[in-house]
Amino acid sequence: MDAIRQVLIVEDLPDVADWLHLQVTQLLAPQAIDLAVSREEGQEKITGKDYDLALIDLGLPDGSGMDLVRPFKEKNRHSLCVVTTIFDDAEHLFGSLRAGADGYLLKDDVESEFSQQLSGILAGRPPLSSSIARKLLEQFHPIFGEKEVTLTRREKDILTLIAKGLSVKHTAEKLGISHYTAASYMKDIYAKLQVNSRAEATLKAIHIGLVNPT
Amino acid sequence: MDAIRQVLIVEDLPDVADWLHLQVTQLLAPQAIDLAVSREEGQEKITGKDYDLALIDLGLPDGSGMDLVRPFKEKNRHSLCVVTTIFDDAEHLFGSLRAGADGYLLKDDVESEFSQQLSGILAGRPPLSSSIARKLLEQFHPIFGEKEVTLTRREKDILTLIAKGLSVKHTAEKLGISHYTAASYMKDIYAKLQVNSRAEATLKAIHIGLVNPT
DNA sequence: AATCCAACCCCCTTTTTCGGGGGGTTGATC
DNA sequence: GATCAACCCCCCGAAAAAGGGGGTTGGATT
Repeated sequence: MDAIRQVLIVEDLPDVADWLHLQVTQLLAPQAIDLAVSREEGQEKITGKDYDLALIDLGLPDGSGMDLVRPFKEKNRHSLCVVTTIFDDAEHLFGSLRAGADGYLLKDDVESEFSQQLSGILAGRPPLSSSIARKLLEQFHPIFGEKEVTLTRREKDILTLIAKGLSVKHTAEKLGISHYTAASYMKDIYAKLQVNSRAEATLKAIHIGLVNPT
Repeated sequence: MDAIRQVLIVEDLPDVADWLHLQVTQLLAPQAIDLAVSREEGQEKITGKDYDLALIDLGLPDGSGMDLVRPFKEKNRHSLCVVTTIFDDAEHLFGSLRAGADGYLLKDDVESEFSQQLSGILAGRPPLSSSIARKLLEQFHPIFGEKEVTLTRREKDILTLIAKGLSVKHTAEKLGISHYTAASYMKDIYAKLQVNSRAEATLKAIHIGLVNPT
């Protein structure tokens, strides 16, 4: 990671802003720290100047800081955009990540934890609060109650292609089998996965890890 | 996090096993550490005894340690299963996570990094190497090249339900509109998303964040 | 030897979807 | 008061999917 020179903090509460300012100064020693106290001011600062790091609060008086993440990353692809918030729920987290956030820190972490994560930036470590990292991992974990579905090699082949959007006919052609056969496999797959639409089958395929939604 | 009492290390290379043993002893001070040098021995140990923590190598002589993750977690739901490997690729990572891994450490990290992550377990922090955490985040990041697709509120409503597996008719009923209308929206959605199957539309819906593949 | 399973193939009917058309109403912005 | 986006409704025909049915073969297990 390059040195952090220009930092933007978007935070409406003065006390918290001060505290963040202090943390950043102590841990990252940047050349300058700008402060924005609203979504709109944040947008202006982002447009007007390039930053190496942004700390963005989500609960702003005139909207969500989430809306700033994408513009920031679009303008400064290789800078870091870290969400600093008290929202510990999946919606805010994954919304921010989908917008392009490079880190997610909870402001009600103990200070040592927060500091450690923030300073880890210099070593190229994405800043993530413990509970956030756990949520991230959980996203991939299997549901253990579920009886494991075992598809045969061929069934997986078919489902993989179907989930990617191919028709049964094209799938059959690609695998060099009759479309009757492919359709037959689809029946088995539907039965095994307990679904009755391509959409559901696709969800399952992703869940099993046959295709990635990228 | 409770104290770590019983630890299992699955690692075929004696040198590495020794090193891991040392790390665990120093950082977590457990009551006992068991060692398995193969997939099969790992399976036996898992079956025979309960552990609070498992460190599992992936590249074992008689198979992949990945196959041990799920059995371990199934037996000991609240213990931690950490993959320790040199494989820094998405396939091994996400495969392990889908199996239920609670952490993923690269053995070729610098020792201080490895130690820090390992000891973080006591504080309830999931052990993740930097590059692994980045991969995790990247999984959710948008593709910035892509022109942002803007679906209308109604289009999102329809797509959300369709992606969950509902038919057009059911979707229409649920939203209290004619099935003609719903079908009409679907056409617009297909055009906007540049897809031509439910499967693809579902992938996009996940990508956009309308539904989660859980 | 019997049985199981995966993998493969074929046929049929009904329903749904896909991709074209054609309309129309609101409500905000200009 | 025109224009636009969002919303809503209708119809058609070709294609595909859903969900039944019926099989053969070869390898592994028992």
